Amino acid sequence: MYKLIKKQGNARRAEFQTVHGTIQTPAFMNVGTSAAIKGGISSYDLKDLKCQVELCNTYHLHLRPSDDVIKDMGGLHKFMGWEKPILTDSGGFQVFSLSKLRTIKEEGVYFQSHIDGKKIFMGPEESMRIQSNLASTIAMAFDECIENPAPYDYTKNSIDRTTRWLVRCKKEMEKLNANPNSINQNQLLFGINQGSTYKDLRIQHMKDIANLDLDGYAIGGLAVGESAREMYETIEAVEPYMPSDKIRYLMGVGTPANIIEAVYRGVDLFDCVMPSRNARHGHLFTWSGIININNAKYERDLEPIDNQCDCPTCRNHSRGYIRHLLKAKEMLGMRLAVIHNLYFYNTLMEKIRYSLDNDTFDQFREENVEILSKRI
RNA sequence: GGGAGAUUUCCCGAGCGGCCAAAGGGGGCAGACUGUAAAUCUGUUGCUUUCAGCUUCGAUGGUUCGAAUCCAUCAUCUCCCA
Repeated sequence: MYKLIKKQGNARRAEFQTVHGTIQTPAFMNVGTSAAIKGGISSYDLKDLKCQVELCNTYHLHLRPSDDVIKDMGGLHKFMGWEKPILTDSGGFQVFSLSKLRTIKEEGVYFQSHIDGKKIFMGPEESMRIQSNLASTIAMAFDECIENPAPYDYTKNSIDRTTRWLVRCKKEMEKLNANPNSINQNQLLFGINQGSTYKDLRIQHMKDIANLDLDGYAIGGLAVGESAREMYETIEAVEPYMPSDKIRYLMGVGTPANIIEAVYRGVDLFDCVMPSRNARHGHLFTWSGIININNAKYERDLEPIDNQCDCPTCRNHSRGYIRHLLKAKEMLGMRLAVIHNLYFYNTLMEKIRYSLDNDTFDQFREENVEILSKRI
């Protein structure tokens, strides 16, 4: 349940109540695709990282270890040892990212497993059943994340199919939630808006799905190659058509600047692989800009990654040490780097919330958007 | 003491007369990464005044139009026989 606390312009400060606890928004979801955040981060670490929600993936967990196993293990929360909310992505992104290994049909998508080549079918019903077995807090509708650029006609056909799939998702979810064998009978369902960068299609699709009265609405299919400007314009175009009493989730976004700009345009929820993946590659976020800890200039640097940061990594270790660990491919290097970046992202959201609470968000945005994108 | 083999650019290692500033790894340097097929991928890695020139393949000297590649001597290392 979405409870608006405060607004500044289009930016919204709210709470989202779930059976696994309340999420303070705007919030960033920490991505643990295969029931783990890459880089050796455990659920107990996430508590120190101010993580509110973890995101896992339907397609990946279905392949391994399988949703049956996870259901028998008591659902994802027990499986991972994480009590707070979990959002599962539907597999719709894999329609995009694994495009070479799949065929789209009206009934759903035929994948060839990226692990062993096995043929896998996933349609709206399958995705909902898998997510019900995983027993996440929030299930995402099964959609097609359209590649960019995409022809207009293709996009039009695709969003209409995504709408039909959404209706099937909703129906299946209602069935599953009514089933006493379901671990989480209160599983929430979010719909996903598509339409590439065509504003008319985005709006049309948003209108089509808005009246389905879902638990939340996501904007998908962005940050897939279009410019930041196009992304912002797309959000601005659809935002007026998103139900204002429902949580809004911008999928897969983004850089700290992207997040601030999207909050400014009315988005509540984010997720992105960037803080964890980039951390593993030595690309670290600081309050003064972005550093690449692999650079030779940090070899003998005794300073923490960011002296304005009080994350476990910055409280204990120097740049020179982390650079060494990453260079030596010691797993501790990745772990420390990921801890820092996730803490940074979760702190960024905390600061955004704080600024909204204090009506200083516009100022926060002005002061930070540029600096956080700068490479130093 | 006698015999066989080796010595290549930061490292390992290919090359066996011109297409060699020299394959391929590794390492170094730098870049990319946005609902994670990503512990991945890309570029670069002798010097310079870079549509070219110069200096490199243990050392020196030779053969040749032309040598990392052939010959001689020396140096170092490895193995085998005494």
